[in-house]
Amino acid sequence: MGRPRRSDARDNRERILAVARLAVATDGPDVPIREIARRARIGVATVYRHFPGKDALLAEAFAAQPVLCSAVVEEGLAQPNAWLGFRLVLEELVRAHASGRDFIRALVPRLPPEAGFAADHARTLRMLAELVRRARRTGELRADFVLEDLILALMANRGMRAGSPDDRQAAARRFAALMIQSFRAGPERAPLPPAVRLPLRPAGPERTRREHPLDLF
Amino acid sequence: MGRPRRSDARDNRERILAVARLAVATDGPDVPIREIARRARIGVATVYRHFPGKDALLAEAFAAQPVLCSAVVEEGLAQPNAWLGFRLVLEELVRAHASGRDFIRALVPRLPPEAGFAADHARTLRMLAELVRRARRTGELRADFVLEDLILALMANRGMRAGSPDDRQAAARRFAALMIQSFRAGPERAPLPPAVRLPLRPAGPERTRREHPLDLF
DNA sequence: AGTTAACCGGACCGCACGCTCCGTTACGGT
DNA sequence: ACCGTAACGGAGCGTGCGGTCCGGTTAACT
Repeated sequence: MGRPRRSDARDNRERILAVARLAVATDGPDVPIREIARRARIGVATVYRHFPGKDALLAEAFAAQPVLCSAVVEEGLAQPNAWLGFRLVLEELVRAHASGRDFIRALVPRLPPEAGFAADHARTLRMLAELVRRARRTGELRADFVLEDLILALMANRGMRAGSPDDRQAAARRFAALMIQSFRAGPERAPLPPAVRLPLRPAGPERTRREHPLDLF
Repeated sequence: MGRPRRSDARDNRERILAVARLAVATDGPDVPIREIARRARIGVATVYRHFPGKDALLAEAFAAQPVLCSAVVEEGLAQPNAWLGFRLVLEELVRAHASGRDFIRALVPRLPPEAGFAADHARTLRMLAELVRRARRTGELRADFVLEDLILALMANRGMRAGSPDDRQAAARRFAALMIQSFRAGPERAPLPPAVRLPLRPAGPERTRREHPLDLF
């Protein structure tokens, strides 16, 4: 599945990837291939000519994500101040996951074990564990913190939904700050990022309620 | 769609509801009706004889949920200590959502607006706002807390996944404690509930990785 | 401009799902 | 024990999905 030689084919390939990213971000990973094709103004067959299947398409569309995550963790580990590194990693991972994270949840389990994907995952996990160990040793990260708590935070972050991508970013930022508050050992209370605005009072009566149940129950 | 008069029919109806609750809790709201029928050892038609459709079935299977949530908030509001009430409400809502919350996310948006469902939701929301106001006034809830942050926590809680329901409950409990830590204004650091165990190191090589991506990326 | 093969798009297939039809079964009152 | 009928179960329908096939189209090279 090498890159196409004709210019229109290359254009199409790029457009498919871009549209796929956007579509998944807005409609979730269950968005039909037909819909992606329609938005890219091409036929379905063209999608399948460029990518073996939906899995492969999404995998390539979001290939930057794992690399980004690994890089974030590495960067945090390189920080001389371990607690600062920990905070940075949490903030950046949450930020990265806030857009285009769902896809891989639905994707990774049925991806071929090769491609060194799993290996990278395990390596990043080990780095994270080391970072946690260091941050805990500084005494700024609470002593009863475990690596699983970080995973917990990332899992929780996935639950976040919001209307616009901007709102989602804002929610993720505030959420990260809140989690850092609870992870911190000391009594410091840091100011929080701006509160998120959610449509608690629907603009149009009943309308918002139906499309955004607010997760109350 | 009144209750059936024959004993076997009543038994079946109960079994369908029980199986549906369990199936949704383990396999998510997308579990096929056929699968529910199979696990209940009955035919598909029997399900549709008792319930008009999938939406109605799930709505009735989880009808206790909204009532429970409302009750929890009322109870919290009745607490003389507003901060304690706030904590209780958060803990209990998270606990309630930990099992059988997804269903309504996928369900509520396409439920008939009648049945006073929306009204109950709005009322509970108002009570929550009042509780937040009181808790903030005591000074134990941080001053920059807003109602949206509570919704945020509930949304985040939905992201939680775990193998067994027990693990999920444990995760929810620890998560709630963490969120309370970040919401608290004072410098107190409370001990946390037990850490959750996640399969960071898979027992069978590669096995866990495929079924539980750990949300790292 | 002409040739060619790479490329395109829409009709099409198989499958899984929600839901229904209809012949069969068995509960419950007499 | 008998019978009427509520209840049952599985075959089958329509739909929407992922993925494929084939006849028309067009970019790129001479």
